[in-house]
Amino acid sequence: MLQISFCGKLGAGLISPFCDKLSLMLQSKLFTKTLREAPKDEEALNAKLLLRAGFVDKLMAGVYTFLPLGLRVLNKIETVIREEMNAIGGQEVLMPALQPKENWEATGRWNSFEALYKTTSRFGGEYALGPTHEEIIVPLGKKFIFSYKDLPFAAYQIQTKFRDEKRPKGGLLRGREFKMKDLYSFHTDPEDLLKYYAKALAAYKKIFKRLGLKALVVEASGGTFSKYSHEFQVLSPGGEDLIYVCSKCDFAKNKEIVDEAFVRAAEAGKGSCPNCGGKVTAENGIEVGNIFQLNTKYSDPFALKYKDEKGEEKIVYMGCYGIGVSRLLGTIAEIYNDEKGLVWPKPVAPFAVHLLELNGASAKKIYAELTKAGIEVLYDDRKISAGAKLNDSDLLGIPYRIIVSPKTGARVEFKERSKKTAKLVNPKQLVKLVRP
RNA sequence: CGGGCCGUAGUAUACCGGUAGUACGUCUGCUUUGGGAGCAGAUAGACCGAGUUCGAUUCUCGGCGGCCCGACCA
Repeated sequence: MLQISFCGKLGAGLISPFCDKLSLMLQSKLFTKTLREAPKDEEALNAKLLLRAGFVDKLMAGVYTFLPLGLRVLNKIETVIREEMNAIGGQEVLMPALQPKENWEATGRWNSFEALYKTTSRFGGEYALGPTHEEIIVPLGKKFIFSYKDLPFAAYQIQTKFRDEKRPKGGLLRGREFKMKDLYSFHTDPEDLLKYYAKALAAYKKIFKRLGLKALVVEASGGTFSKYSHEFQVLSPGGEDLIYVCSKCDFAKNKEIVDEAFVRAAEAGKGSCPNCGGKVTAENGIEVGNIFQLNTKYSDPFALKYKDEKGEEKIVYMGCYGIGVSRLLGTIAEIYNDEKGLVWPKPVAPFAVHLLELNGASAKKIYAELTKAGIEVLYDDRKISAGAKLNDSDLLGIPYRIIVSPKTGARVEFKERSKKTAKLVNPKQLVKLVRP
């Protein structure tokens, strides 16, 4: 096990129990291990990096354990998502992953949802493992929605989903078990839904921007949902979707919904944008979010209705809004890296500072100082060679690195892509420098 | 789900129808320490099953598992 003492605030703002007293700070060893080489059967860049750096462990195809480092990043991603969902009135709930067959029969998806995991109780009951939660939230809504006075509202959760994918691939990008944020909104009419949909779309843009990602808003097919749907695509060679992107304006369209003539023109290098005439090229994209105007698709089968001002019974209009949380972890790893390892953007980095003591020096004082100031520090106090520590640190990709050696004192490095700037600082300046 | 490639210590690999070897890791000890240190010792491995064979990790078949391409992706 990689023996690194650590201490820091967890993503949700909780203090790690190891940090309550300074005397206990050095007691905990980080539960992970770095690998010099990536396992040979990994092809996806995000999987190679996250496995090598010890952020995740693979249990089986498409199913991963999040080790402390990976979980910290995941928690930070979730914090950003929660803040933005709360800001548009989303109320957090947690629905069951184990779901009765009846709910899925009501919408016809017990048989039509191919990737639905089905399981049987030893007493004969049949259940689904939730791949999405329309079948749960709509009946739930029936218990609370009676009048126009109860509308609109929106509820979301961040939860582990299960989909029996034919072929998991791309490391964390397509798994059989994954973490997802799903928000559901409820409205009296299509106009109100549309208004909220626009709000949610804006919130999504904010989320991806805060996570350091450039996400394109792409018109999407919506599959079996309504045609009113948008995807959020992050361009990356590791993505499995093909997106036609205009070089001039913000036009972007998924290959799934463009016609053949368009594809041929684009492939011949003669694609032109229907909006501005700019050149259109095909790019690989990772779908990190997808929003839908469901309208009455799910309120109909469950008869989710309300009484309007005149006492007339009306059907509820709905929207649903998904973000692949664990997929985002993979996406960020896929994009933010250099030849030596990961390079986390500050808002999602597992720690703010990687503190290394070299050549028998002690960084205990600096560690205590930073920790007291509330800065998240990963402290490498292993008694090993300098090169091994530096290489591990390059691989982990924590934004700031503080190196303490007997000769040079404390030196701060800031890792940004492949650029590195380093300076010597007075230990007392550290807190100021590192603090966001 | 169709097609392809592949399963040897924790990781990466070698050889072989007849005692499975190397590197890194890990553990012990000593010496080291600004870019994956040295010495000494130790630890740890043939996916499962059947068949062929005197003998199978090696060959054959089946299963299971992994990766890639395609299809699918609510």
